[in-house]
Order: sequence, then structure tokens, then C-alpha cells
Amino acid sequence: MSPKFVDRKQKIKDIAQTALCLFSQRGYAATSVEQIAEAATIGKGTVYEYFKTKEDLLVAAVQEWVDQGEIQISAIVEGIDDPVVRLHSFVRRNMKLFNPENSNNLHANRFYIELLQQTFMEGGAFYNKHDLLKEFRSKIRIILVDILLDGISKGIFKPEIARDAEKYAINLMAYLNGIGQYALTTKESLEYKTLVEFHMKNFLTLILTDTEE
Amino acid sequence: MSPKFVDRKQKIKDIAQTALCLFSQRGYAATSVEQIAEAATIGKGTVYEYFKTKEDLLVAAVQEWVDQGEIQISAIVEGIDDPVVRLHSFVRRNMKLFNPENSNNLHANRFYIELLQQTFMEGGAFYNKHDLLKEFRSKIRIILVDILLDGISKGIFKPEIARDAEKYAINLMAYLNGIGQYALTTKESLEYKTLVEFHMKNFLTLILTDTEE
Amino acid sequence: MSPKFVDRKQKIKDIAQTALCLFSQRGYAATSVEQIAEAATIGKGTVYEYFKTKEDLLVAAVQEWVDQGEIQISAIVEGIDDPVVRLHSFVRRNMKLFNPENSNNLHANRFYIELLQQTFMEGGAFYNKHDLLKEFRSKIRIILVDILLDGISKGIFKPEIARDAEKYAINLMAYLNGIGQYALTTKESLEYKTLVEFHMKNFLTLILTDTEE
Amino acid sequence: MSPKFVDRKQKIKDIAQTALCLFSQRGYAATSVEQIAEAATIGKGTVYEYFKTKEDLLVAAVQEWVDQGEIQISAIVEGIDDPVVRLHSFVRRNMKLFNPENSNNLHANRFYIELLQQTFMEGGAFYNKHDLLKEFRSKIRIILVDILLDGISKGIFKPEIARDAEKYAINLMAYLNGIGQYALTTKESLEYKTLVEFHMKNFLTLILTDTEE
DNA sequence: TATGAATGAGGGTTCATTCAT
DNA sequence: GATGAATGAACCCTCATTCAT
Repeated sequence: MSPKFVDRKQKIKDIAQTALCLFSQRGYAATSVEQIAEAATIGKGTVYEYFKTKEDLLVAAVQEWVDQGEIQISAIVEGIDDPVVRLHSFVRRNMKLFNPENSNNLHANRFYIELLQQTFMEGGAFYNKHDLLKEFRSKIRIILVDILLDGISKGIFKPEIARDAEKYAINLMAYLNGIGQYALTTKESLEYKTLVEFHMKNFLTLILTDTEE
Repeated sequence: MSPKFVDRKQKIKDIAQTALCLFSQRGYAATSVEQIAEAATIGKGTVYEYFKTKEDLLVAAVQEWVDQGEIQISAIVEGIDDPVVRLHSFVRRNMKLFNPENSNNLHANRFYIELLQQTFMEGGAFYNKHDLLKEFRSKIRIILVDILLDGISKGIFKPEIARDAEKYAINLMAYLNGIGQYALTTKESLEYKTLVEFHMKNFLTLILTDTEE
Repeated sequence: MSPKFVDRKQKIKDIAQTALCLFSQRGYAATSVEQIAEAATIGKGTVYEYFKTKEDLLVAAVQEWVDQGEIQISAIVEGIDDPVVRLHSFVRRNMKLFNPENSNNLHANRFYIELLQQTFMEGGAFYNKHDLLKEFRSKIRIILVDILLDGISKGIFKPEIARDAEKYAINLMAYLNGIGQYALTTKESLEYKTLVEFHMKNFLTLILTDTEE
Repeated sequence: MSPKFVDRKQKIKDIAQTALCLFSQRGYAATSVEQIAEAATIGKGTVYEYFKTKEDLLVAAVQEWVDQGEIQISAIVEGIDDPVVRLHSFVRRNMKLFNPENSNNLHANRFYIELLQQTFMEGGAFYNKHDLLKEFRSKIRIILVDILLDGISKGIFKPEIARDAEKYAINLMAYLNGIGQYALTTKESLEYKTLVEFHMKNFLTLILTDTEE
């Protein structure tokens, strides 16, 4: 009549987070359900009370990963007025996420690689299900385009970039992804920062309105 | 004098190529040694005559992958004089490699993801062995820097970019990597081409000497 | 005075009936306690309030099965005077029970098979406990023998079969069991009925007193 | 070039026989693949070199069971001229097979019960695949009908039973099955023999031509 | 050298049972 | 009493690797 109360939603989230962490560290295939159970300090069988299969765990981990990413983006870009500052804020978030010095955030980056694997490798959990990635990217792209258009309306960015705003956004995202993976190979974050800042300087050169004296 | 020796080398190469192909398709973990043996039309035990472990197979596959990549780059950039054309040639090679319409070349791109996995995931075959990636990138970077410096010396690229040539090169590579992964999610190569060309146009805007009439 | 007590007995019966139903459908091994709990619309833990182990559930299900079988036999044979009619009535009950067209009654037959399993297979719940089967058969045999002896005393059955009455009874039961299992493999009940009627005609030929004109 | 020679066909047969033995003893569900491997003195993994799944093992065991049954029937009925003797021979084979004193032959009988389970229980390996049983019965029925028709043609059995030969055959088989299962519950084979002989005496009474002096 | 038979460690999953509420 | 969350033993199956031929 009054069984043990358990917040299933929370427990699911807890386990998913643990799974996300381990999947990020060792990869999906190399992580056993038992390891996840141990890390979550529960029994192996308990995992299956909350997830039907290991693959479901991966799906939940992805959700967790997406959620965490979005929270940070929304939080970081919000409440800023200056488009340039917003842009830098956005980029800095990316840098924080991919900063090799921040071991915690290594996870997010490594999990992205795992996600690519699962999406593009035959037999992967999300094989050819590109929607997941597309949706994720779409959300970020919208934020970026927003910043650009806002900057244009404020007269800070060149008006002629409006029709190419999407291209600018996608390319910027692509670059940030690429340089993030590049940065994984170096322990020195200085180089990473320098490179991104260099890219942003050039990027701004292209889109800022010419301010002559 | 040593006819078997040549045969052996070739066989190793054959098996490695087969392994590369399968690893690219299904990923390292999901590919069994037996599958590789079958695909190479040899016995399962024979694989172990040429490779001590499955991991060794991966190492050899990586070597194969690197070799194939380099051959294409060297071949494509060589014998061209105009730095702009060389640049475009270099980029086009990347586009061909990552072109989602060219299913054959999907492999190279997917294998790169596998390589990232094996390098950054704990327990991966190349865990923390960044040298492999670094070396690979280094070779390409050198080619890119060469093109830039050549362009400067020919008065086609701005002389002031000389000291930032490395940064330009790395950032361009990062972008090409990132957009390549982005392109994997779309079947339309048109978008991919358009985006890269857009990026290149902007890139050239930054580095071309101002040519006023 | 003890209202809970009655409730408890009824609940045990309810659960046992549910278990009987599921065991008959899927078999003992393939039926999980959780499935039984669900089908009985109670909690999984509640089952263990009424039964110590899953095996106890099987024992109770057997009891339920025996009870149901007996009720039908007693009910059907009672109140009939003509021994031949009683015999036919008895057989018809068997036919109803094993009639493949009556899907509900499939259960009883299938559960009998399960019972054989549990009795003859090493490690079965009733391994080598033949008493259960013997007792069940004994009860039916007594009814059959009764009918035969009654028929003899009424001058309808040959008096010389009296000393073989038990053998006739056992053999008839064996046949009915065998043909019932045979019938399980056919959707056509016509064949089944025809066969049983044919057997009964022959059987009666043997035991009926010769009635000359 | 000359790998270890193994008679795969024979090995498959060996493992299947071991499986048949264990399935007969403990039942399919209660027998683990590891137990079969141990009994066959091979490694657990080796079983899977010869059988894709545990269910395949069951299928092979069934085949083994069918083969063994048939061999005995054919062998025992062949070369006998007198239809009555052939009939008795056939029945005796059944008696031997089901004789509770012959522990070896217990197997065959118990496995038949397992087979019924797998055929009639939802989720069983042969659920609703009645063909297996039908075919098996069909073969035996044909032999029985042959004996009857032969007896008729020899003037030993009544000619009028010809059109009911099939019914007689099926009913006899059903009885033998039923009494066989009945016999499983008793250690005394005497009773079993007596019952069968009694049945056969009655059976012959029905079908033998009336031989008046 | 080439092979494939053999193996056992290890992984995903199920489920009877316990127990805190 | 009633519940369902928790558990771990035990299952089926895979696969890298070894080895006899």
C-alpha cells in the first residue's frame, strides 16, 4: 500500500549521467553495463529496472548530453546585449567545453565523437539516424544566426551578410568543432585559445561594419 | 633471393587494407577478426601469422589510411604553380574525400572518427598517443604552409600573413575537418560544396593582396 | 471473527488460478512470477505473501487443476442411471476437455503435459513424486470401475469382465489421454470425435452382453 | 593447407546425442548449454561452432530422437511374415521403449513429453509447428496400417476392417502412448506388460477372423 | 605456411527472491 | 498486508586467441 518511494525520473537521470560519463571515458562498446552499475553504486540487475537494453542507456546518455549542452548555451548567451560580446560568449562556451585543461569537459567532446561513431558506423545505435545530430546542430545554428541578425539590425555587422547568415553560422560551427577535436591532442590550452581567437578576429573582420575614422 | 619476403609484405598490406575497409564500415569493436579473414579470403588463423593481435591490425590499418591520404595529397598539389589553384586543389581533394555522394570515400572520413575514438577513449588502442594524429596533421600543415608562403613570395598573398601562416593553416584544416563531419549528415553534396566555397572565398579575401585597378 | 482468514484463502485460490492459466499457456519455466502478479492484478511482492516460492505456486496450480477436473467429472457422471449413457457422458467430458476447438480447454490438456514434465524430469518440482498423478488417476479410475460394475450388476455389461474391470478402466483412460494429445495437433475436432466414437463402439462390443433377438 | 581434420557431421551427431540425453533427463529449459558441453567433454564455446543457438540444438536432438525411433521400428518389424507376430513385435518395441525398468529408454519417453511441451506451449521452440509430430506419427501409422492390410490379405484379419484400418492404427498408437505415460509412474513393469497384453488380446478379438472349428 | 577447430573469459539480459516502506 | 525497488546468480552467446595438423 505504501511501497518504498523512489523518484524514478531522478534515478533514470542519475544512471544516465553515470552512463554518459563512462561512455565518454571509455566509449560505448568498451563500457559494460556492470561497470555503469558499479559506478552508480547499484546492482547490475537494477539498471535493467530502468532501461530495457544497453542501447536505451546510450539513448538516455545522449539526451543527457544534449540537455547539458543546451543549458549551457542558453544560459551563457542570454542577457547579453552587445552582439560581439554574445558571439565571444558563445565561442568561449565552446572553448570551455572543449578546453583540454578542463578534464570534466573532456567528456562532452569525447562523447560527441562516440555519437559520430554510432551514427555513421554500420550497426551503430543511431546508424543513419542523422536527425539527432541535425536537430542538435539546428538549435545551435539558430542561436548563432540570431546573434548575427541582431548584430546587423544594430548596425554592428554588415547588412550584406544577412542572406549568408546561415552559411556563416554553419561554417563557424564546423570550425569550432574541428578545432575542438584538434585541441584534444594538445595539453596546452594556450595554443587552442590563440587559434580560436585568431579565427574570431578574422571572422569579425569579415562581418563587422567598416568603421572609418 | 627472398621471394617469400616480398609476398609476405604484400599479404600484410592486403590484410591491412581489408581491415581498414571493415573498420571504416563497422568500427573496430564491431568488426571481428573472422570477418576480416573472410573478407581477405584467408583463414582466421592465418591473420595471426601476420599480426600478433587485433590491435596490431588496427595499427596497420591506420598506417594504410595515412599512406592513402598522403598519396592523394602529394599527387594533387604537385605540379601546380598558381598558389590559389594549389589551395583550391588541396581543398577539392578534401571535398572529394569527404563528399557524402562518394560512398567509397566515406570510409576515410569514418575511419578518422574511429581514430579519434581510439586516441581519446581510455583503453583505446592509441589512448593518449597523440603523436599519430599530430604527425598526420603536421604533414598536411606543412603542405598548406608551403602553399601560403609560396603565395606570399609570389606576391599573391599578403606578406603580413607570413608570421600567422601556421595559424591560418591549422584553422583551415580544422574547418575542413569540421565541415566534413557536418557533411556526413547530409546526402546533398551541393550544400557541402557551397559551404566550403563560401569559406574559401572569405579566406581568400583575408589573405589575397588587395588588387586595385 | 476472522474475516481476513477467508479473504486470504480466496486470494490464494485466485492467484493459483491465474498461475494455472499462465502455466498452461506458456509452461512453468517460461512464466515469470511477475507475469502472474500482473495477470492477478497484484504486486510482485504480494505473491510472496501467499506463496513461499514459485514452486509452491505450481503446487497450488496443480491442486486447482485437480479440483477443476474432479468437479467436472463428478458433476457430469452423477444422476445418470444407464451405465452406457454414463460411460458416454464420461468420455464426452474428456472430449470436451481435449477438444482442440475449445481453446479454453486446451489449458487443461497442456497443463497435464507440464505436470508430466515436472514429475519425470530430474529437478522437476514433482520429480519422482508419482503420488500426485497416481491419486488423480485413481479417482478417475474408481469412477470408471464403478460404472462398469454398475453395468454388470444391471445386466448390461458382461459379468465376466468384472475381474478385469480395473484393466479396462486403466486402458480406457490411457487411450483417452493418448488420443487427447493426438488431437492437440489437429484443428479439426471432427477427426478426434470420430476416432473416440470408433474406439467406444469397439469397446462396447467387447463388454456389452450379447443381445440376441 | 592441412588443418586439423574433424568429422563435422559426426561431431554434430555426437553433441546432438548428448543434448538429447540431457534434454530427456532434465528438460530443455533446465539444461544449460554449458552442461551439454561438459557432458560432451568439450568447451562451452565449441558447442556454438556446431550449433547457432540452443534452439538449434533442440532441433538436432529431435532429429536424433526421430532417427533412433525409426531405426528400431523398421528393424523390428522387418523380416517377419505373420501379421500377428509383426503386430506383437511392434507393440513389444513400444513396450521396450517405454518400459520403466529400462532406464535408458526412459529417455525416449521423457523426450516425447518435452516435445509436446515445445509444440503446444506458447513460446515453445516448435509452437504450433505440428508437422514435426504429424510426420513422426504418420510414419508409424503407415507401418501399422501395412500390418493390418497385410493381415487382411492373408485372411488372418477380418476383411471388413480394411476401411477402418487407419482408425484402428491411430487409436492403437494413441493407446500405446497413453499407457506408456501411465507406466512412467510405476516402477513395476509387470503391470504395464499385463495391461498392454490385455489390450492387445481385446484388440485382436476385434480384428481376427472368426475361426470356428 | 595455412588452417579452422577449440576454448573460456566476458558481456548483455532475465528473474526468483528479499526487503524497506 | 501490499508493494515494487533492488539484487546477483545464472543464463545464452560472442570472439580474440591458441594450437594441432
